[in-house]
Amino acid sequence: MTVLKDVSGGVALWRRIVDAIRLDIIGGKLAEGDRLPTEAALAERFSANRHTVRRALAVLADEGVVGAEQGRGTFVRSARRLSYPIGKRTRFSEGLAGQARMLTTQHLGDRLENANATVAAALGIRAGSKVVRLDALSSADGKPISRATTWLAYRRFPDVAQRVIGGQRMTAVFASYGINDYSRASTRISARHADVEETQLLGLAPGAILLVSEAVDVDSDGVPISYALSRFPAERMELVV
Amino acid sequence: MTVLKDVSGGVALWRRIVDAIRLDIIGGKLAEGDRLPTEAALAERFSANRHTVRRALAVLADEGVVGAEQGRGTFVRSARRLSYPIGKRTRFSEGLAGQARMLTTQHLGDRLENANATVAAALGIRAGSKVVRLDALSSADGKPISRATTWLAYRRFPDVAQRVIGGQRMTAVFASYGINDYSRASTRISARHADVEETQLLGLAPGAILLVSEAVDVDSDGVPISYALSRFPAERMELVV
DNA sequence: AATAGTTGTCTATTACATTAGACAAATCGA
DNA sequence: TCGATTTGTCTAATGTAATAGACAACTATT
Repeated sequence: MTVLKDVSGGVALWRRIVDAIRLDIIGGKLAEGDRLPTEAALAERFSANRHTVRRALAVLADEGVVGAEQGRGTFVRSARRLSYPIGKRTRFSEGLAGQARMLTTQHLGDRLENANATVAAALGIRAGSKVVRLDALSSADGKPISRATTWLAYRRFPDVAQRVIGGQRMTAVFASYGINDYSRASTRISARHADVEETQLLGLAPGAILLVSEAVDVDSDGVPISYALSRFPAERMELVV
Repeated sequence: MTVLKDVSGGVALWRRIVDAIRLDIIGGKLAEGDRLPTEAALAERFSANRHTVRRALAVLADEGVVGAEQGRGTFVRSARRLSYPIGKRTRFSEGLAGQARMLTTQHLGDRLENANATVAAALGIRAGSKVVRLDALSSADGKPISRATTWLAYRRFPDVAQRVIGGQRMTAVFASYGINDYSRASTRISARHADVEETQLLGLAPGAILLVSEAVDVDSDGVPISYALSRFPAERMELVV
């Protein structure tokens, strides 16, 4: 069991306690139904005041991760984190099938943009070329699990936005352009704090950590067809290569 | 350009400004040598006071990311983040070759443990079996870039600790056990805040974000040979699949 | 029924984060 | 050289984080 404290670094102690306890739960040190150490014991472990621990527990209770029962103790309610597989043939919905009952993807908007240097390099086109940008939010069992922005070359996929709004999966949309197979060329993974927009859309506590993946898909000739920037809440998701 | 603010979520505003500006720099919106917006402009962008922005800039200056010059402005000093490739044939030192002048790995310690459920499952052995645990810290050009813990079955690699202390790379150590080829079976990636020990070892500001990778390597027969838990500072590293 | 152990609530105090304003010091161009 | 722009420093006020202690409410065991 790790001990925190020392200096804050701009992250409040109650917040670090939240992260530490959630890590114990997700990491399997505490199983569903287990009783947590008493507030007094946790306060000692984290060299914090009992009130500070209570604030952390209140956050976890709010998230549904733990539940307190007066006189008895505080118990682990739900311990699961989804795994998102990444590989040559990554398909969003297939990968999560079986891990959640209901998977939904909500179209947030689309627009025509001029490719910036990053997007242009990923898609192998000139900077400034027209690209279609799609914004989407995916949820599993009602809880948001990813906020994705996808760019595609306008020249090749001029009306991709309409087809996506039609409710089709990307696999089907690509097929409608005659692309019956595609694969993952590269995935870059980083991590950072969520900003306010992401916090709201993903239903996170401000200051939550995101796993950020930048993925390029290519058709069977190796030509890039899409560049996707996906943001996953680190507390609900992990990526498996 | 993203705007932050709203509620804190336990992460101080100056800290979120640090993360946001660093992201702009690493993400290429600001190149090395570029002048940042003035403190007044940044204060407006983040809906913060100039003093709060100054605190954030002081942290970035301390990290060597930016430098302020009275009367002139604040400039980007160093913008690079290392990329760590992950794939079937992941080799630590090869992957980073060319990105840093000097790569060192420091052995922090080793001990005999009884495998817990996680380690046992990864190595395909019984929980409670004896395993050798190795702790190491890797640095590029003097800056720590990963803190790794590796477990190997004691039965198969009884004196692996001595051989590692001898200064050999894992590739050579495995070869000394007759394993001339091995590959990566799976990699799980998550993210969280650093705890105090990690903060100190990796030379990070408290509250820094870590990319956590759990990797299982297998020999040519597909038998697991090692389970490695590596922690990378998200501000200095990204993972590329 | 009594008691020990646990969570729930209240008040008070101290340290840190943030805002606010004013002015000094350095740089650059007109 | 002047004036506008920018970073550096100081003082002060306010709100949130964290500590501290006391006691109520509830649970389980003896």
